[in-house]
Amino acid sequence: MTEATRLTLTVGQAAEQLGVTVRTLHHYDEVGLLRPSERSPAGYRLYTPDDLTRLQHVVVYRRLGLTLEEVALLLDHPESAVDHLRRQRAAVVRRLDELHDLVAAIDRALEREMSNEPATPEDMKELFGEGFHDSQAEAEERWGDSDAWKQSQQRTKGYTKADWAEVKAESDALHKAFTDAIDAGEPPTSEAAMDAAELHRRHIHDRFYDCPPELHKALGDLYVSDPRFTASYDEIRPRMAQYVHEAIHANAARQSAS
Amino acid sequence: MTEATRLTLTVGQAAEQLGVTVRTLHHYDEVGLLRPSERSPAGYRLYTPDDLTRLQHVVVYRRLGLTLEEVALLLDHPESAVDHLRRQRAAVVRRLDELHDLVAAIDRALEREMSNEPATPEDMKELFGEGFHDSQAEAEERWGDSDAWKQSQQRTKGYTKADWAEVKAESDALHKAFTDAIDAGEPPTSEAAMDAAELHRRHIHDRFYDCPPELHKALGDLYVSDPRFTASYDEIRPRMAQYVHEAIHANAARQSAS
DNA sequence: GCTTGACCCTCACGCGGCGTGAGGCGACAC
DNA sequence: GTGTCGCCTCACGCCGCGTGAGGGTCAAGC
Repeated sequence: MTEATRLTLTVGQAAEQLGVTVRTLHHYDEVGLLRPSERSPAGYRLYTPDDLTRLQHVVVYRRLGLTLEEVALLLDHPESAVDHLRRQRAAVVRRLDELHDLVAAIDRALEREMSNEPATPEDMKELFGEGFHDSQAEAEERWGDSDAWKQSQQRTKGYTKADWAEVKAESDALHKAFTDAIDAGEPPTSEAAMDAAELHRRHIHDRFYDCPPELHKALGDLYVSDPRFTASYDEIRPRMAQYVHEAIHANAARQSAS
Repeated sequence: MTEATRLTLTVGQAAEQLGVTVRTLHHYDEVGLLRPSERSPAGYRLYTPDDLTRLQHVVVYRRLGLTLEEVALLLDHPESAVDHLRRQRAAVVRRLDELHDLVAAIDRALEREMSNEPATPEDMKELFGEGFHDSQAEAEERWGDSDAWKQSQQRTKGYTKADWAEVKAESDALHKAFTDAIDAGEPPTSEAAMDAAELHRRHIHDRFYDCPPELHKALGDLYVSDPRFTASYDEIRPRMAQYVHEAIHANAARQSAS
């Protein structure tokens, strides 16, 4: 036996050294990611120091979240390593953001559960934010048999172009009321924000359907739960949907308190 | 069409509403997590509003990272929701921490790659601190910039086959010195064992790098701390690594005492 | 030399959470 | 009647291994 031969390790030893299981090494051998360069006469896998070095790289890249295929690519084309790492970094950061949101969502879910309010679909959507298409159908599902929906359909049916222009003017005005409050650094619970919310409620009430504070709150919920509404508000100012949502709730609380 | 009919959705509709695939709904049906309460005469799945509500919950909990089994538990025992959510929160936060470390690790890897130093095992270990007992790398880390390492590299580079044959012969001889001592029942502190250790030291010293007793002791430590060396010695005689280790220390003590 | 026990080997199935066809009905528009 | 959908039920595939089953190998101790 030469010096080099004496330095080879069996699967179990190699596995222990790098903190993986024997099965994992078998698997890497199977898929060709890391085949030991030697075998004993009895067929035992023998890992040379070079094999171990490669294994080390494999383990590291795996920890970085790469798939085995990606690891193989990297090890066989080391020149593309930077690219890969960059992409991987971006992916991990995205995942981080997702998890942040997740924690926030779980916190909200916890609050709700603890206050014993059974989770309603709206609440769920609040958690959820994304992936809710077709809020129209949802609205119809929720309010399809309500007066509000029918009223709105009834009324707007008869609107003229001039009417719609007025509606748009009002809408713009109340958006401005909100953005002014936002730009002034006012919190959504401020007078200014609540006043804007009240304008909003009356706008709905006058133009579309009877909108008591309770219904208004449900509408506000929709602004954060339905991406279409969220997007349209957030196009005006970042996070404006959330702001409007909170202002509406604050306003509703103020109304009921008075 | 009756009211009820109008309110039920087919798989495709239900899937679209909640942003999942038809296959997913089939799967939930298969595993019993969410079976539609109705079927059309033709066998079509029909999802009622209640089904949709349940589905909504499922989707939300899935986004929170729960397994389907956990989701089922939660939906069927809502009282344990808080517990589940707490545990889930903890898990997510742990994962968050891991990802933070990961990003840091990737950044370091990137720096290294960009400065064109190919990632070495030592760097890898720096990234991952834990579970890395590769003593080869350790040796290099410890002695990588030392004269010993460079010397060894320098000298062995120029060795011919004949030289290596000599090295092997010497190596075999000193192994024999050790095994003779072992087989004779001599303790590692015996003269015979210490002489073998001294032979070993001179072998290293003459063939690889200047090896004073202090360095020799460090090498001896490696023989018990590094499974690869341990294994290679223990292949010759059981517990020989430990034996050699102790003999080396005894010899070093003898040298300094004299 | 024989057993014991710790390794090693090769199959080969299992898991979670679906994706992705294949092959065949049902519903509705033209 | 004839498309073109969408629906149905199998049923296999994927990743990264875990987890046996059934059997060889190897050094230690009797």
